[in-house]
Parts: sequence; C-alpha cells; structure tokens
Amino acid sequence: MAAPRHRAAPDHTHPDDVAVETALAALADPVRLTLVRELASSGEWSRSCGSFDVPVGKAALSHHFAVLRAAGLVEQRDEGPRRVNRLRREEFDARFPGLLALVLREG
Amino acid sequence: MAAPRHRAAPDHTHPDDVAVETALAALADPVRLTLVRELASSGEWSRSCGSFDVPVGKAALSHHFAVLRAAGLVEQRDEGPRRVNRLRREEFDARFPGLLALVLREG
DNA sequence: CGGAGTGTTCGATGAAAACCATACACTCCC
DNA sequence: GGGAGTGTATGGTTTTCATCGAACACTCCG
Repeated sequence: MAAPRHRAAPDHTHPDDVAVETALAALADPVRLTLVRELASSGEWSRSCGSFDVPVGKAALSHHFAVLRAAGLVEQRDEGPRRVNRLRREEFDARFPGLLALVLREG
Repeated sequence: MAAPRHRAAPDHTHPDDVAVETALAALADPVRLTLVRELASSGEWSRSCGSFDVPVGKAALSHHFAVLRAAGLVEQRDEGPRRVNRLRREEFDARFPGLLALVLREG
C-alpha cells in the first residue's frame, strides 16, 4: 500500500496533454494572469494560494488554481496546512514555446 | 466630401491597441481558431467570410469575424458584394511575437 | 482536545458569450 | 426593376463561466 494520504492530492495535467485552446483560455482571464505573473516573479514553492493579491474570495481563487493546474501552468504541493505553488516554466514552454514569455513580458 | 460609401466599412483595431487578454480570448475559441488557420493557409484577400467550413450560422460567423477584427487578427475589405479577409500576420506578430506561430503550428 | 489558519466543495446567482432565426442592406446581373 | 448572393443587425434563447456564501476537511499549535 501507499503511504496514507491525509488530504487529497490535487490532480495535475502535464502541459503536453493540454490543448492550445485550454492554455489560451486559462491565460485569458485577468485574475489568473495576475496569479501567473506574480508566481513568475517569486521563488518556486514560495507562495501559498492565499498569498496572492487578487480581488476574489477563497472559493473563486481555489477554482482559478484548478483551471491553472488543468492547463499545465501550475503545480501544487501540500506543505503543512497550506498549499504551495510553482509555475511550470520549462514544461509549459516546451509545449507552448514563447507563450509564457509573451504574457510575462507585459504587466 | 469623401466618395459616397454605400456600405459601412468595418472598424478595425490595430494589434498595437489590443490587450493580451483580448488576443488570447479571441484565439481561445475553436471556431475562430479554425478561421485563423484556414485564413493562414490561403492567399491574402482570397477568402470571403462565407467561404469557411465552420459549423455555425451566418449571424454567429459575422460575430466571430467582428471579434477577430477587434483583436487585430483580421483585416477586411469590401469587394463587390462580398467581404474578403486577410490575416494580419506581420502586424500581429510584431505585437505578440510567436503567438500566431504557436496556434498555427498545430491543427 | 479545541481553536485558528488554510483551502476545497457545494449550491445558487449574475454576467458574459455563443448561437439561431428573422429581418434588413448592399452588390451584382439578368 | 427585380431576384440571387452575401453579409450585418436585432432580439431572444441557451450555455458557459466567474463569483459568492456557507459548510466541510485538514494541519498546526496552545
């Protein structure tokens, strides 16, 4: 058996399994764009979900992170009581070359 | 006075005046993606609006072209009874380098 | 144990977007 | 002039998406 898991691990999607439409739609939202940008200018695994300055409640925020995971943009890991994030720079850029750079270049 | 214009010219938006979110949202739709791709593999000004193989009615199609114009992706010109299209490759690529190539590389 | 902190899930709501059918406008050609 | 072809505008329906409030699950710490 596997080690007992006390909390459901978030299901990730690898960028390779993501359709272009999905990636574009994920990045087309202003809130998610902020998350990605702030995440890009922070160290990996340094930001918990609640540490972002976006004008939405917890529920909506949780949903946005689910969308980002499904688009292969963000990886999450449980660290104690909080869930920390990492931008999947390399993997995502390998699948969609230049796209991340494009949205990071402005803002 | 200017020469009499019998039909309203479509209002275009230059890619330089387009926000990233707008460009991404425009390309995130499957129908519009098809239009852009088919347009990319055709000569400039060679395709009229009705010449595309998409599963939507005339009204919806007209709307999609309006979105593409607003995103700086397509330029239109009236040619007799029909409205012909051109993909704004260079201008759009100057504003969003690599984005067009990205969506054209697949499909 | 019990409370504080963090994040997800559920149900409902409101706004935005896609779509259709119809009606209209314009051009071409007989 | 009148009909066929092409595209737009309008009005209304349906779907999708972002959002919230409240309830729940889990971790940490006193």
